[in-house]
Amino acid sequence: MENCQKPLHKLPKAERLHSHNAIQGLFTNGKSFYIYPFKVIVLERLPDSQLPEVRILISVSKKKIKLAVARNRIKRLIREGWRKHKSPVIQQLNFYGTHLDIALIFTGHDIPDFLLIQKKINAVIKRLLQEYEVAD
RNA sequence: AGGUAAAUCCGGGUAGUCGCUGCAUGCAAAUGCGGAGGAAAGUCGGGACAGCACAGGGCGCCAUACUUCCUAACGGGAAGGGCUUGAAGCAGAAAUGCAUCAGGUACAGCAAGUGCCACAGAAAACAAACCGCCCUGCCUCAGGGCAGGGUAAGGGUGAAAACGUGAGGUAAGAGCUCACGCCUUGUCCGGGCGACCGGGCAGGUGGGUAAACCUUAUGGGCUGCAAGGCCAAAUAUACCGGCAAUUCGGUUCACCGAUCAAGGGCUGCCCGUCCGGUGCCGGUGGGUAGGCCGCUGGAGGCUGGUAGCAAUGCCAGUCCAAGAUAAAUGACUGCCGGAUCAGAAAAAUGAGCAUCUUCUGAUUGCACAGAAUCCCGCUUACAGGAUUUACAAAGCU
RNA sequence: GGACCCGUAGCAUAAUUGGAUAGUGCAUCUGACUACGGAUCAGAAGGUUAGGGGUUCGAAUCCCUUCGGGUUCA
Repeated sequence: MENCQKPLHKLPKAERLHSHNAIQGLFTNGKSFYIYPFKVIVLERLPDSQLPEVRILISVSKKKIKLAVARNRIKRLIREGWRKHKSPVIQQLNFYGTHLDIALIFTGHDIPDFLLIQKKINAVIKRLLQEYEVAD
């Protein structure tokens, strides 16, 4: 546990979803569920040694949040929350041998507290773990 | 002390842990250094830069519009001029003028032409007579009426009524004449680089509107970093080469030649109709996903000197200060600072409250806001703080 | 990031080249009709013409500026 603790809290660019095609594929083929204030879209992929176990896309709508400063802050908070709490998902995916693309779409109307974000991201992660236990 | 307004500047700091991003070093792991703003915003002007177009000229279209200067350029800035609003003052019978202070000003030309000026009003611009005023003629006992003419002083209308005030003049009136004054055209003299100012002479076509068409002057080619350039997977396609297949011809019967879109069958021809026009490999071309360049050292910052009223220029020294791309510059915690609230103490005062200073406690991450090719400006948003200038004046009971 | 367009009652849509009370339909409210409701009839209310400033005697219209919404360009 202690050995793998350190690298798990990083979030390099490879673990962020930024390819236009991959995003299109995620939105057209992915399954979605909703835990306020997140809409979550998930797509299973075949394992590929070039790509990481899970890729994350964080989105905050310009329609919901007008100010660029507020959007940036929300995205940073969500990213921070995911970075801190993502390790169980990766462990499980390694165990079952599948990979995932995930989109976290924020649908609230104002800047949330960091504690709330952490709580909700944990809820999302719990749901993900359940889904993929059942699936296998 | 403090208040209000304007201008300029700042607009949280620090330590730790965990991250993101660029560069450097390193085989790697990693380490070191750098990492949002005054508006990064709006995209309103102007450039740099890039591509396309381009003999030269005219028309058209768009923009700008007091002067001089600054600037790479601008619809920006500085200084100045005119006009205008308000205040109190002086001169004058009044119109109006003078100087002062505080603002505002898209401020070329309606005296080049055209258009428009609703409703009201007689009339909204080569004039014009509704009421009124005056003259003449006729009718009538009279009051008065009718007809012709003169008249823009008065009434009324309107945002605006043919320059204003006073006097003369006249039947009544009128810039009809005169005095003073405003506006304006031409010209001369003086001052100023100039806008313009002061004065003289001769005039007058004397309503507004050009953010109405327009005229004059000046400027402008168009499009924008998603510009533009380079590399380039997969798939499809065009061309070239090879092989195979197809079709046709020749014959020594398994070979040769031709053919890659001609064509072939029903039929000899036309019409009609049917069939066929391929597959694999390699290369080339444009070119998609994706990547790289453009991409940050520049009309650059800071300090000092110097010219100028100033905007700003010049000189010297010194520094290098983000470069992301589904888009980095963050999260958490502690301490300091700030803000708000509560309490206490002290000072000024005759006393209390408010204010201010200090201390204690609580609350609050704490103004507006996030680079996207880069600059200059404008506009808009902004908690709080600092400095300077100007103003009023020592709060309430 | 660049370029461009639009904004009128709750909704939709007019207002000729600036001209006076900003019109119309649906919806809303009140009354009549009806046992009640609908439909119908009569009447009323509802507008900072997106906000602010300017030009003009006069602005929904012209000009500047701010805000909101939308379109488009690889």
